[in-house]
Parts: sequence; structure tokens; C-alpha cells
Amino acid sequence: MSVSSRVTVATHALTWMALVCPRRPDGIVTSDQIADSVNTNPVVIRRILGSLREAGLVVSQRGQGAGWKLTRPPESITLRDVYLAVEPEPLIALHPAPPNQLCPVGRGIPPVLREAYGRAEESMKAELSAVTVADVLRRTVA
Amino acid sequence: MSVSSRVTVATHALTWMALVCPRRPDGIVTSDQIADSVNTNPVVIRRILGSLREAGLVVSQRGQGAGWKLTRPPESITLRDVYLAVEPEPLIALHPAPPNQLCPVGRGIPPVLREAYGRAEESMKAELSAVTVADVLRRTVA
DNA sequence: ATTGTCGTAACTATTTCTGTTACATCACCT
DNA sequence: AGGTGATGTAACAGAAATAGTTACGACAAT
Repeated sequence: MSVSSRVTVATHALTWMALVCPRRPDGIVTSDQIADSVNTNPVVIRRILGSLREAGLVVSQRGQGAGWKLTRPPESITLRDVYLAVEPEPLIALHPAPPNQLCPVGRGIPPVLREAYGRAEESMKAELSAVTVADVLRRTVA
Repeated sequence: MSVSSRVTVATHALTWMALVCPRRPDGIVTSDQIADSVNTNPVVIRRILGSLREAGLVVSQRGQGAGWKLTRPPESITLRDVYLAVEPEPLIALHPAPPNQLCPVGRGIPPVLREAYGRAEESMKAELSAVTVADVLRRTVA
């Protein structure tokens, strides 16, 4: 199975914000507007932007004229940052049920796999850290 | 969400086979025996070994005294081979529904993300290719 | 006070995964 | 020739995650 599309929706939202916020006098956009570009429901956007806010990538304002804005320049936000914000689970799952502890393989293999998977996951994240939201925006509008 | 545990179950099965097959006169083991070590149902094992057979990593025999054996020495089977055999889907999913084609971001972002995700996925697989089933067995019994 | 947005709970439908039962198929063995 | 024990696979169930939707309270600016 794949990693969920949350990384995609989150990156799309940030990229759209990087494009549109500078054009607005207050620099603010709403979840409705983002949802229109992503083609989904505003609640889905608010949920995911909520994770990005916990990670410090965006801030939200409530009340009249409320909305969202970036906290950092898009050049400083990498896809690794986005991934970490919305995908807390390990990349590759271990056993669904604990393996047989009476078997040497069943007893010994989980930590070995955990370490190998951890290296693979770090390698993937390192590659994601080479791409910023500004990069994505530049290539997208090109 | 995480990649499914199929990679784990497949690697466990191959590691167990690498340990046990050499001790058997015919070099063959059954899905029941593997399932006992993994702690799951034999049908689950047969399904996953079926994928490994399509990838050429194992062979099965039917009839009396039937079972499974490796086709290659465990030193030559990497976790990348296992991953490719059981996880055909792209690592990171794109949009659940096509984004808004009237928006420049919605129109342009999918191929940009596809390429970035592809690099990340290749990087992860490269790291998996550095570990063989023989490595896993050695560290597991250590 | 009105307005417009966020924050969030609750619910649904869909999909995937894992486990299970059941049984046909097959090849070996007596 | 028939019994045996394994694979191959369909079918189904339960659990979990995802994505979408409705609803509504909280909040701050006007």
C-alpha cells in the first residue's frame, strides 16, 4: 500500500499559498479557496493545515476575515518538512501480530528489520529535503 | 499511512527459508511451517510467496512432499528485490481526485510531485538494496 | 449584533489489509 | 488405482484507515 495522499494535499496547499498569498493585501487565504484548487472539501484542508500548524509551517486566524498564511518563506520549506508534519507513522510496517518467540528468526528479526527500514526511510526523507515548496511552485507554473 | 507489512512477512519467510532449507534433505519447507514462525495463517504465506515466485525468488512444488525453496543464494536477494516483488504501488499517493484544471497549480503540480516522489522512492529502494536476506539472517541469529 | 471563518465532532462510503474457511488440483507413494 | 499431503485460489469477515460530508460551536472583526 501507499503512503496516504496527505503529503500531496499538504504540498499542494502550501504551493498554492506561496503563489497567492503575496497577491493579497493581508496575505491571507481561506480553506475554501485552497479546497477549490485541490478539488476537495474545506474540512479536509483544515484538518491537514492543522497538522502543518502544529509543525509551525503555517498560522491560522479566527474571526471575521480569518484564514491562513505561511510562517516562513517557501524557499525554506522542504517536502521533508511537509512529510514529517502529516505522516507520523513509520514508513514500512513490521509484523501485524508478534512473530513466534520460540523461533530464533521470530525472536530476532524485528529489530533487524526496524533498523533497515529506518535507514531506507531516512534516505527517502533526505531526498525529499532537496525539494522546497518554492521549487515545486517554480516547476509547476513553468 | 504505512507501507503494508507484506515486505516484513516476505522477508521473514525468506530469512527463515535461508536458515532452515539447508538443514532439510530435500531443501523444501511448507507454508504451514513458515506460518508457524511468522505467526499467521498459511494462506497468507502462500499469497505472499506467490508474489515472490512471480519475481523469481522462490519456486513451489505441488503434490506429495510439496513445498517451497529459494532459487538463489540468500546473499544475492536484497530487500529491494523483496519490496519490488510485493509492493507494486508508488510509494506516495498523488491526489485522490484530480485537482482543479482551471488553476495553474492544480494543472501543473501532479507531474512535479510525481518526479519528486519518484526520486524519493528510488532513494529508499537504493538503501534497501544494500541489505540482503543473508545479512538479515546473520544479524537476526546474532 | 452580524458576519465569515476556523476548529472539531460525528457520520458515511470506500478501500485495503489480514485472517479464515473451503475446496479443487496436483504429484508422489503404497 | 487410490490415498495422502501439499499448493492454488476463490470467497468471505472483521478491522482499520482514508476521504468526504454535514453540522455546529467558538471566535474576532466589522
